[in-house]
Amino acid sequence: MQEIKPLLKTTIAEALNRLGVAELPEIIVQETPPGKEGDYGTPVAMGLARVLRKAPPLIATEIAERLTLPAWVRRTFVTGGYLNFELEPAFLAQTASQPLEPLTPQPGKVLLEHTSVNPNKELHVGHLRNICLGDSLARILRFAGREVEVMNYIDDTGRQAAESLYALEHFGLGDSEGDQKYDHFAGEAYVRLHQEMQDPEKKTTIEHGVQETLHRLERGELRGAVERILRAQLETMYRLGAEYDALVWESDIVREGLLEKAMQALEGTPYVHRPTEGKYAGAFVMDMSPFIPGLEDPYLVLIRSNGTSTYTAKDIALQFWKMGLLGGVKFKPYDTQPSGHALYSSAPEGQPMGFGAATETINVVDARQSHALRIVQASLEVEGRPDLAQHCFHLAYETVLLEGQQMSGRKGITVSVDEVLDEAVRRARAIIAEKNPEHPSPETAAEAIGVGAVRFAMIKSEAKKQIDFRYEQALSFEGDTGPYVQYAFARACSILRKAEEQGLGGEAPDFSQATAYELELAKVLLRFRETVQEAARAKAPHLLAQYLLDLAAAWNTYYNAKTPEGKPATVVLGAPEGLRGLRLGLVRSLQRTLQLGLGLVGLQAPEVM
RNA sequence: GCGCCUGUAGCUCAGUGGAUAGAGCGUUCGCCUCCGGAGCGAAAGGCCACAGGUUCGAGUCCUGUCAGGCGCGCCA
Repeated sequence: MQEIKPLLKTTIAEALNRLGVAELPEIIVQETPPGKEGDYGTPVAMGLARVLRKAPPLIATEIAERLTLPAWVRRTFVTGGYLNFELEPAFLAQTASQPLEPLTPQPGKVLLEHTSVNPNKELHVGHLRNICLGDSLARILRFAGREVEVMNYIDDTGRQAAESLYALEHFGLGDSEGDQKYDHFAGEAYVRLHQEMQDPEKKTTIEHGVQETLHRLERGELRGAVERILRAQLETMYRLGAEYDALVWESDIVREGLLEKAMQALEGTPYVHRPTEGKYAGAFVMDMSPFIPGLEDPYLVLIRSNGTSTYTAKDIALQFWKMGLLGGVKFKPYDTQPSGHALYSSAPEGQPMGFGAATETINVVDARQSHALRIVQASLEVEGRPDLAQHCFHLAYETVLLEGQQMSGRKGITVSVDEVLDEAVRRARAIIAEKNPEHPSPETAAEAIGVGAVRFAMIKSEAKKQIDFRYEQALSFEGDTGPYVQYAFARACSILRKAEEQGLGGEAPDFSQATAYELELAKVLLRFRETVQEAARAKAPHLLAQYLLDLAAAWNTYYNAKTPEGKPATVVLGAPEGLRGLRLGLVRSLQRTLQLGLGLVGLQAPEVM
């Protein structure tokens, strides 16, 4: 499937040269609006009106006269200031029927971090958006030719992990083997601990225990206990379709001395100090004012006066490692993920591997932490590497409300991802039982559809828009939803299956028989490639999700099209020979494109629903 | 106080400076003797928050105002 717009742009540029236009303007080629004549058009003449001191229609005509048209352009015409192109229908149909060529590999390596959930309780819907966004973006970037390394950061030395582990011990639950998923089990202990901390007397004891647990965590003594929670969380992530290349544990970053090395590196710059008096006496601080203007207080504490490091310091060390300023983390194989792809984990007993040292990083983190990430980015400038800072991207997403309310772990206003997925699959199962009782594998399909609905709901809007998670909306299977796209795919599969049964699979297409109905579908198909590239460039998976809705809608419209007399206009299998071959070819292309596109946003494509 | 983000149909949202601002949900009315009705068609519903500006052209860019969300610790 080649791209038509770039070819037209080149053709127009040549004509402009012949016209004597010295400085070529940006040439925009767009589809003509529905109902308008022609297939593609350009407004380039309007921008040239002032330079050439002529009326736009006249300029458009002069450009048209100097075009060296490819054989597949049937005619050009001027309307308003626009120069429009009408293409040979056979060419459009044929181009849209051809398989997509792979996109060209791009240099450099992207390190994309997402998920990074505290290993202390089950995932809730707030984590959903992060995982779906990050995983979809990774898939899109890879398809667009980027080398991508997906990393999930495990904060195993944080207070949250310590509280859960201490709670399990404190309540004597450490070794219990309930039938409950272990992350939920640990989460309940965590919540119970917080309830008990309401009591000031108990709080002192608990605080003591948590501190002690924190130290044991830092020494790496409780790794097994953390892993048990992590493994349970990974089940949920896998169920969502998310996979990773490497888990990086905070305790390993610290143990490998990356924190010290990062601080030493910064110490060599003029921007870090150890004040001996004043507010920051005894602390290790960094002056951010040259890099972030308008700060009230330019100083940022990296090491507290009591010797402990701040979160920012650890984040800076991690970022330095990601961009190759620090080495030394070792890895070992950790898991085989559902797709068969190996997952590695940092580990003291591991081997040096090629992770890290990326030319570009993407951190999928909610927008509330924009300031913190800005500081991490600026620390690269402090270190004298503005070139690296420039390739440090924060994919910021707004928070997820739950039925209009701000979520809160402590107040119990939250819903777990497992719970949401179970409910979605339950609903999908019920609909399959109702609509397709003969379904050959209802369980597999229900899983694909239920999970797909949730995942699609998480990525169909722009990341910077706050979204409200509502059951009725996120678990809907009608309208602008994942199952709508999946349904369009299943429908195409159904036709292709029947074609094979009837021995029509090899019928040759006669592209000259293409009708206006085919052309509408073909033009949407031809947008796929540029859409993926734009989604990758803008790091915006929602662009692809929106396109898939467009493509599915175009296909459904085509499928239901009727002649003015009300007769079916676009029957595939019952069409005359040649036209049938053409239609089968288009349906095959549509089916492939939907499958590919669904895969890029992390949805399965069930052949039967 | 300073900074970032958002404001488009009753609701939820699309909309690389270009042609008549589009979907879904909801409402009303139609469409399976056509390959899957989780679908399709039609109707109704818009001072694109407001005011200036830039431009041949602004929902889109700039400035200001208003409204909402979030951030600005030797917390994690």
